[in-house]
Amino acid sequence: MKENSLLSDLAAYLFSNSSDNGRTPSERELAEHFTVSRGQIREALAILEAMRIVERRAKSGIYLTTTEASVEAMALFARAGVPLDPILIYETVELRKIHEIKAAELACNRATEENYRRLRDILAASEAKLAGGEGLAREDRDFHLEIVRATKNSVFYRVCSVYYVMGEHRLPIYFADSARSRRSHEEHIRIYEALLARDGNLAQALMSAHLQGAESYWKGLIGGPATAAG
Amino acid sequence: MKENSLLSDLAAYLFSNSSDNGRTPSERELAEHFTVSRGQIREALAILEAMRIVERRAKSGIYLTTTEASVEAMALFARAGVPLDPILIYETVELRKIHEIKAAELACNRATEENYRRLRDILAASEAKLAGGEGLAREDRDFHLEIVRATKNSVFYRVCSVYYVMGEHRLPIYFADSARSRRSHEEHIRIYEALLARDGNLAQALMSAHLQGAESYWKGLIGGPATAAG
DNA sequence: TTCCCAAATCTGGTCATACCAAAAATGCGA
DNA sequence: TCGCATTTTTGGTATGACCAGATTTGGGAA
Repeated sequence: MKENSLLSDLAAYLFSNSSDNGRTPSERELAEHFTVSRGQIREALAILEAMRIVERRAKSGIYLTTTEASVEAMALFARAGVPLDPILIYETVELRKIHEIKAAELACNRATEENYRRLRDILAASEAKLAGGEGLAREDRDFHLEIVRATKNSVFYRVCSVYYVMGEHRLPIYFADSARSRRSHEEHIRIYEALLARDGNLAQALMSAHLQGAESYWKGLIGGPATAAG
Repeated sequence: MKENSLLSDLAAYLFSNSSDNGRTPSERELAEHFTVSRGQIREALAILEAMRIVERRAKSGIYLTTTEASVEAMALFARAGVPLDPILIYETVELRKIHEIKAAELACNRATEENYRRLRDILAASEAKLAGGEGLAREDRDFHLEIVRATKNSVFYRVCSVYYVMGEHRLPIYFADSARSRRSHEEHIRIYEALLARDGNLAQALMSAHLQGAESYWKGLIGGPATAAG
C-alpha cells in the first residue's frame, strides 16, 4: 500500500478521542500525538472536512459531524487499507445491484457503437487473461463500468466508480478463483449479447443473476442480510 | 456563502492552465497567483486529490486526473457556489429517480416505527412552514432522506445525501413557489400513507410521479434530455 | 549537427515558528 | 453562588528553510 495512512489513523483516533459534544483534540495535540507537523494534520483534516466527517469551527475546535459521512469517505478508507465493516460491504452490494441492473436497462437504449467496441475489447482482454491464468479484477471493473458509461449519464458513472475504488483490494481476491472468473466471464458475454440486441428486460435479468453471484459470495463470507437489516 | 472559494477557484484555474500532459503549475506558482501561502494551496490540493481531480506526484508535479471526478467533487463545488453544468443537474435528477423510487419500495418492507414517527414529524413541520408562508427546502430534503434511511442501508443513505448537498442552493429557489410547495407537501402525505400501508407498488408509483415534477421543472429550465443524452 | 550524460534547477513533502482574532476557560470580585 | 473581566486556547494564515528525487539544461563527445 502506498496510501495515506495518516488520514485513516487520524480518523480512527478522532472517533476514539472525542468528547460527548463531538469535540476532538486540537490540531496541536493531534500533531504531537502523531509526531507530525501541524500542516500535515491540517491537510488531513481538510480532507475529512470535505468528506463531511468533521467540521472545523474557527477559533473553537474540530467536531465530529453527526450526519452520515460520504461514500467517498468509505472509498478513501478502503484505499488506505482500512478493512471495511462487513455490513457496509453487504449494503454496498445491495446498492450496486440497484444501480447496475438499471444501468443495463438504460444502456440497451443508449449504448453507441463506441460502447460496444470497448465492451468487445474488454471481453477479448478477459479471454487473454483467462488463458494466461490471470485474475479478471481489472477487466470485471472495466466491463461493468463501461455499461454504466453507456447510459450516457456521467453522474451515474461517477457514483458507480466508487464501488470499484472501494473494492480495489477485495476484487483480486474474488477473482483469484479461476472457475469463478471463467463463469463470470461467460455471464459477461451473455450480457453483452443482450445489450447488443437492445433487449432491456433480458439485460436486466442477466445482470441481476450475475450480481447475485457476488451477493451470495459476500453473504456467505459475512453472515447475510439479517445482520445488515438490523 | 461562507464556503471555500479558493477550492473551486483553484480547480477552475488548474483546468485552464494545465499543459498537454495534464501537468499544472507548481504549488509555489499557484500560491503566488492566488496570493495565499503554500499551505493553503496544499490544503486545497489535498482535497482535490482525495476527490480524484488531481494527482500529486512527489518531486514531479501536480497532474489532472484523466478519470471521472467523484460525485463528492460535484457536491463540493456546488456548496462552494460554483454553478453546476445544466447537463449534470439533469443527470442527477435522472439518477435520483432511480434511487428514490427503489428506496420507496425497500422502505415499505423495512421501515420501523421510528422512521414513521420521524416522517410524521417532518410532515408536521412542513405544515407549519406552509402556514407561515415559508419554503420547504429543508423539510423536503428531510422527508426524502428519511425514506432512504428507512431502507436500513447506510450506504444508500450516504449516496443519496449527496444530491441534497448539491442542491443546497437550488432547492430554496424551487420551493419559493408556494403552490409548488403545497402540492409537493400533499404528495409527500400520500407517499407516507403508502409506506404506512407497506404497499410497495403504490409507494413506487407515487414517488415516481412526485419526482416527475422535479424532472419536468429542470427539463423546462435547461432544455431536456436531448442535450443530456448527447 | 546529433546524441548522451552530468550538473544545476525545480518540485512536492515536511517541519518549525510566529501572529491574529475570536472562542472558550478561568478566576476574581460582588 | 453568580456575573463579568481576564487569560488561555484554538483554528486560520504566512514565512522561511531543508530534503531528496524528478526534471531540465547545457556542454562535450561522436
